[in-house]
Amino acid sequence: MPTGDHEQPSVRSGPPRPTLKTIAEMSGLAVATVSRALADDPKIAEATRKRVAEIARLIGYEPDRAARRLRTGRTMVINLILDPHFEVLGFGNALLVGLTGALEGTGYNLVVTPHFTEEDVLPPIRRIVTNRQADGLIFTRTAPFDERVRFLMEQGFPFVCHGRTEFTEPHPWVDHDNEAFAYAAAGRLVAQGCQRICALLPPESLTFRQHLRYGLMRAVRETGVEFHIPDEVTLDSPMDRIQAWAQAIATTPDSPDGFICGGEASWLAIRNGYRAAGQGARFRAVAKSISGILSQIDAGAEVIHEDIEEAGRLLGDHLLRRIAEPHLPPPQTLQAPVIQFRD
Amino acid sequence: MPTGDHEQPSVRSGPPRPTLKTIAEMSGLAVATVSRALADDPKIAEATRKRVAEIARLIGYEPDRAARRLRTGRTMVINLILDPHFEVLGFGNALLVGLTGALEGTGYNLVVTPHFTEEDVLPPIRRIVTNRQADGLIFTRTAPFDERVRFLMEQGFPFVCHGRTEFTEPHPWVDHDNEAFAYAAAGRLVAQGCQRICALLPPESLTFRQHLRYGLMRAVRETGVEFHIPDEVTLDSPMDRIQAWAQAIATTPDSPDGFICGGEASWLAIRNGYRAAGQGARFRAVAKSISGILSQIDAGAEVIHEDIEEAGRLLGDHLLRRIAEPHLPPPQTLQAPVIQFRD
DNA sequence: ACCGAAGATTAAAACGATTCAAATTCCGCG
DNA sequence: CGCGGAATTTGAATCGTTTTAATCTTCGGT
Repeated sequence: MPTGDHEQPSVRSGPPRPTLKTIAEMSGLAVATVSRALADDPKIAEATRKRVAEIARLIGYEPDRAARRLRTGRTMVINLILDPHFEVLGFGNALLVGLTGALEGTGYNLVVTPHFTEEDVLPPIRRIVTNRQADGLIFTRTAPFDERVRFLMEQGFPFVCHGRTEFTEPHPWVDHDNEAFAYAAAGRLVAQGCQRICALLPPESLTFRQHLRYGLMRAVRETGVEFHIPDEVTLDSPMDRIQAWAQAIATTPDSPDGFICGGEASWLAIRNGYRAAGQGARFRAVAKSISGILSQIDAGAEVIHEDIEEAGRLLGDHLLRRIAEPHLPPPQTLQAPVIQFRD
Repeated sequence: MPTGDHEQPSVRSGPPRPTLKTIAEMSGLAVATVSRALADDPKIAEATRKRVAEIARLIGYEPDRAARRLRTGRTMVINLILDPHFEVLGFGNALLVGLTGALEGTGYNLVVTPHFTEEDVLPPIRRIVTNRQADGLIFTRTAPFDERVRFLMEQGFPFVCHGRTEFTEPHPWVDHDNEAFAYAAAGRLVAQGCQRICALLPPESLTFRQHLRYGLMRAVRETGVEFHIPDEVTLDSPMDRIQAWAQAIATTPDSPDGFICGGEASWLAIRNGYRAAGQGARFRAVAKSISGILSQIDAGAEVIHEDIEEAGRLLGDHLLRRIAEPHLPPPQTLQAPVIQFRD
């Protein structure tokens, strides 16, 4: 009991955080005035605004988010819902980078809610909306009649999704032009002499399966090439299942001689399957590239790039615009594939 | 102007969110009583507590986070700072999965703050601490005398970092036993007949560079094998630079015949460099595996696995414990490498 | 019947910001 | 000299919760 330093209820103490009251006392103004001055309210004299701003800067004042939120109902939070399981390699990261860029300097915070699609997709969103946990929502893996979109439109809650729906009512989205991707991929394979093209697509539950299919079908119509769409496996299947399937199919009489891979993992799995079947040399494919790793794995890999970082930026921009001006028509952007064939 | 439904200032309306007041009115109790009842305060009669809980459940009451936070100062937020640029493939995702698991059902929310290490690492942390944006902090890429650690210890702010420091004062951390990793990797290479081992390490600024080096040196002492640690490239170098370096080194007289790769990307880059130099057959390496992709790329790849998902879980657990019981000695965990050599 | 002590409930004051309505100051002009 | 109104500033209420310090009941004991 020498130096009685037992007076620390919470460890962290230090000087108390400056509040409006602090500034009010320092400047001799009322709290209300300070508040308006910082908001650059023209009803406050120019000189006062300057003085207040100066003091605020000096003592490093930052408004308390909780207080502001309680009063105004605005959270200054954008919520991104991500599925760390299903998202392809690097997808989440790239999206984060883009989004961060878009939100930079806007005062908006990014909250990432991981959610595993195996579980119901609606509850976490319902929680965020009814509990006012965020001012806007971003999610991926959109379905043709996505219940999240329906719910959020009903609630009038700002959101942007990655991927389109088939609802008639327009809503904000950012999507990759998967129709163009599949068309270009198929065209490339045909040009290389492929006779029978196999496309590995996402499950029925995702809208972009149809887009890919349309693109493929357009190429099929124009070139008359044979095609196949397996229903044993999808882009969401675990890699070992895809590989096993590919291995099995590789030696059948009508085995495909060209693949359209909707993702990098599936390219790898199919390649491995063909190799395991001793048909490695016959493996030919065009894949959608996200992280760019395929070209590292196999310098000869043919890929079409989807710019996810840009998608993140667009999602952020669209959402901010949506929050600021809800009455405007919903912003929608279709991203063109970046074709990177070696010629 | 038939049905005058022009009374919707904000688009979103619906029934007002239930608050303590709602329950108070329904039950005829005072707000204070309801608050205590929900907190299971023994000063409130058992019967009352039951009744209040029932009503709350019925109307789906959820306490307002902002209000609670304003009053108590607790944010119920854990902040994870991630660098989406430098983090190796799948690292961020795996960490998220683990962390989410640890936080599940605790009432804590996870906020991910992306931060690019090119910029100063301290400001975002300072903001979070002084602005009380979170109750606890998790970050990665720890330095020997990490300024973030120093700052957070000074402030008495709860945190756990991924990686250790060289400070004498103990603090919470979770780390992979990189010494053991490097030792095992070197041993494996020597057993396979390698004469000159090259280890690609992280930059000086990261603590685990030393750990890896120690492991390597221990193996060197025990076996007498030659070794080399390049200083032109590190694990953080862009892949093409690593590849160019590897290509150059591949044909020198004393070129290494075995590599220890601290990450998956570097394995790939060095492999490509050797291939480009026409020395593909001479490439032999043991790599640290995170996502497990290397075994997919090359079935023969030798890897030692680091379980990042588990690391995320541990980080979460440790942080929660740290927040709840700051007086206990700081929780620290060293994760053992998972050796997966084919025998 | 009254005292006092539990036992149960509640009024009221925070937390820090915004905002409506009201008050104050300042001018120019009749 | 005083009045009207514009220009500024401010008091007070509010958001939903927690918590301190009462207040109100009840009841056993004498």
